[in-house]
Amino acid sequence: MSTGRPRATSRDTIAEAACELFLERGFEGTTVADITQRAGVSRSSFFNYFTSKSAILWAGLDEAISAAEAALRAGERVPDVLGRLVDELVPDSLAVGIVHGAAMGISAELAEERAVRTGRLARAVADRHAADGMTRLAAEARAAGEAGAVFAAVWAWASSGPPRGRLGSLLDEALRAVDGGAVP
Amino acid sequence: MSTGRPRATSRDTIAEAACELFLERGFEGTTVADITQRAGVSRSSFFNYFTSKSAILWAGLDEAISAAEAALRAGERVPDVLGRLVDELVPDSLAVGIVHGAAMGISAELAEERAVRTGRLARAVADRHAADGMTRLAAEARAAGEAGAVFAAVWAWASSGPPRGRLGSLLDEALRAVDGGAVP
DNA sequence: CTCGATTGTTGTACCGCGTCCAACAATACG
DNA sequence: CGTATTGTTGGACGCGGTACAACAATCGAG
Repeated sequence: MSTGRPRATSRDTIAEAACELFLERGFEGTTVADITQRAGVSRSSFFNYFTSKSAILWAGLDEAISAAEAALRAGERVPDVLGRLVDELVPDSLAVGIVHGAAMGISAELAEERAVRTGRLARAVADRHAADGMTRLAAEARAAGEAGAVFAAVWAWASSGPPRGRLGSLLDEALRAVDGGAVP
Repeated sequence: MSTGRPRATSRDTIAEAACELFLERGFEGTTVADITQRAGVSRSSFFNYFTSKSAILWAGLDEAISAAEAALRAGERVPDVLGRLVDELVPDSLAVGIVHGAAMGISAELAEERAVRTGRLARAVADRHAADGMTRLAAEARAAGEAGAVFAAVWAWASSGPPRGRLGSLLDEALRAVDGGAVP
């Protein structure tokens, strides 16, 4: 199982150095070279641990989304998948980014990345709805609301200082808001 | 009003050359240098006409979204703004991209850009809802659904070959789907 | 201990997007 | 005529990301 040269660093080491720098100089103001220099590794090595600079913040959530995509493709029901998504979520570095977003000067950058993830999740949900017989139009519209509810809940959760409530109940509230527009 | 050197090219000239190349080699397979070469201008000039390569496709929609943002900030009601957004929309190059998305090999690229725009619109809508007294959580969730409905309608409209129906009625249908999930 | 096989690390070269800037060209106006 | 204004161009640069070949450190087999 363990042959070959042992790793000289770790994702956490790099992520830690990166988050420090993000708080000091902002996200855009920090280059990959800066990160690797502080972490004490070469720039090449960085890409052995993260596929991109933004992946430092989003790796955890991206994994959870991938799992949700797979579950949806496998035919699981939408509410169940979304519930599990937020339950299994470990926001790690991302929570730091959300909370200090303004300080890190990445509110805009963060909003954009959030939108991309919302879109990814929405697409998977929409495919599920469509497979269940919904119109493509209706499926995409509803999916956008449901995916948006997930991220609204995650953001609200991260933004509220500890002790934080259950993420699951925030999600329920958000999902009710999507439906309940006509019935306030 | 008109002093100084006259323009030697136009946005349309560049956009036309670009769309040709997108169809030939795909979006990612086309570099800015390729575009300017075919259009007969320098690479520097490109950025006097478009802020980025993707702006070629999205300029029209981005303008419409900016107008919607302003209207929302000015206090206009959400349904009115969304209705006007799709009414005033001239999809121009974007429609080409949507229709030939697969051929251009930009389905993924297109989905991502779409998500970013959906997020931008959703944010503006959410701010409006929040200003109207909604919880931040509820405002973001509902806004995501409404913004998603807009884009679902635009995509459905572009994807359906001519003669296309009214975009406005597609939007209404999509918005009903957001609400009506519980009442099919 | 030595020899591969395997895995991690590093430097370097490269590409494309986007920014910046200084030089130059073409028009209108006084 | 100059002169101000606006457009065009080329070049240099920084950054993110990819590709790859060279090198280092470990393990197991003989």
